[in-house]
Amino acid sequence: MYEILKTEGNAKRARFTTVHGVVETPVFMNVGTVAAIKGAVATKDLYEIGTQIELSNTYHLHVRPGDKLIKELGGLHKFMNWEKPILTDSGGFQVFSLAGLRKIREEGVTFHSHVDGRIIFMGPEESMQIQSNLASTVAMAFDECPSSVAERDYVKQSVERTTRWLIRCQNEMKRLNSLEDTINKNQLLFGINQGAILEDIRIDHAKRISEMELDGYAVGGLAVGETHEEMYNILDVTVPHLPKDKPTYLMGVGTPANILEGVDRGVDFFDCVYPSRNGRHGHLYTKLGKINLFNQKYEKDMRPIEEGCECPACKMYSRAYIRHLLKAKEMLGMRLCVLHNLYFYNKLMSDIRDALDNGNFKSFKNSMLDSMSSGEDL
RNA sequence: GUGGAUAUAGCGUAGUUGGUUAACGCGCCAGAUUGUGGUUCUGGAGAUCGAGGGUUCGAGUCCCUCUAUCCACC
Repeated sequence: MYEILKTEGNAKRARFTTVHGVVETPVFMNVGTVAAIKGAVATKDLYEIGTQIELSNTYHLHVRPGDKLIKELGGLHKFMNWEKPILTDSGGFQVFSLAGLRKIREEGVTFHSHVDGRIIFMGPEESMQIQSNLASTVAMAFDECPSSVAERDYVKQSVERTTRWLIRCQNEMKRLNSLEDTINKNQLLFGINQGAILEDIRIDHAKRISEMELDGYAVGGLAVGETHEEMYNILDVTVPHLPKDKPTYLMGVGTPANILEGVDRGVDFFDCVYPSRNGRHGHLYTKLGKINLFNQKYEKDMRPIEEGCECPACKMYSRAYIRHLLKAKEMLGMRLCVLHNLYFYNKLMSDIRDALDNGNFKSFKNSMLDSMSSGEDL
């Protein structure tokens, strides 16, 4: 169930209730592709840093350890001991990101496994079956993510195929949810809007999938090489054509600034590898901008990563120490950085929700954008 | 002591029969990374080529002396 609690302009403050609990939106989903947040982050840590919902990946878990194994062990929640909601990405993005290892046809996509090279076929039905086996809270539709610089003709036929795939996903999901031995019979399905940066294709597709009764709607295929302005423009023209009474999810985005702009355009779900990947590389987010802890200037810096931050890293350790850990390739260094970044993102979302509750999102957004680009005292 | 080998950036190495600005890996200093292959990529700084002398239009490359290090043998 999705209920809008408050709006400010196009921005929505909402509550999404699932069989695995409530998600307050706008929310950032913490990315754990292979059923783990990279950087030695444990379930206990996730509760401590305010994680509401985690994201995992169909393709990666299918390849290893296998969705049938996970089903046999009771589903993803039990397997990784995480009770709160999980959204699984469909494997569609891997069609794009692992391009070169794949062949796309009407029935689906043939991959070469990046792990052992074996041939894997995945179409809409297979993706739904795998996600049903994983028993995630939300399954994503199996789509194709065409390049933002793809030819118009290609994008058009790709998007049409993605629509046909969505219908097959929905039918298969209904069938799977009615089966006796399905773990999560209430599994939800989100559709995905595509169309590169071509406004009319985006809009037509948004209208088309809005006619289908889906549990949520994602905007995919953005933040893949186009400019920020192009991305914001696509959101401006596309989101208004998606159902307002359903969750909106901007896939794979993004920077704190991208998220503030996304919320302002009506998005409630976000996910991005930035906080965890950048954390592993020592790039840390603060309200005053980003810092690279590998930089020599932090060698003797005994301040926490961010003054006043309540994350496990900032409460205990200095920049100088964490920098040393990173340079020595000690796992604790990565771990602390990832914890800080995820805490920062989760806190950012919580501050956004507070601002929406209080009706001052616009001013909050502007002051955050100013502050983060100031680079003051870093 | 005798014979042999080696000496090029912080470390490890390459460098044609002598020929412009001495190359590479690691490390160091920076930068990228948007539904994650703990990766990868891109820049940058850093060398009076062990020291001194000689041959030559020209020497990291050839010759002499010295120094240091390593190996073998008394």
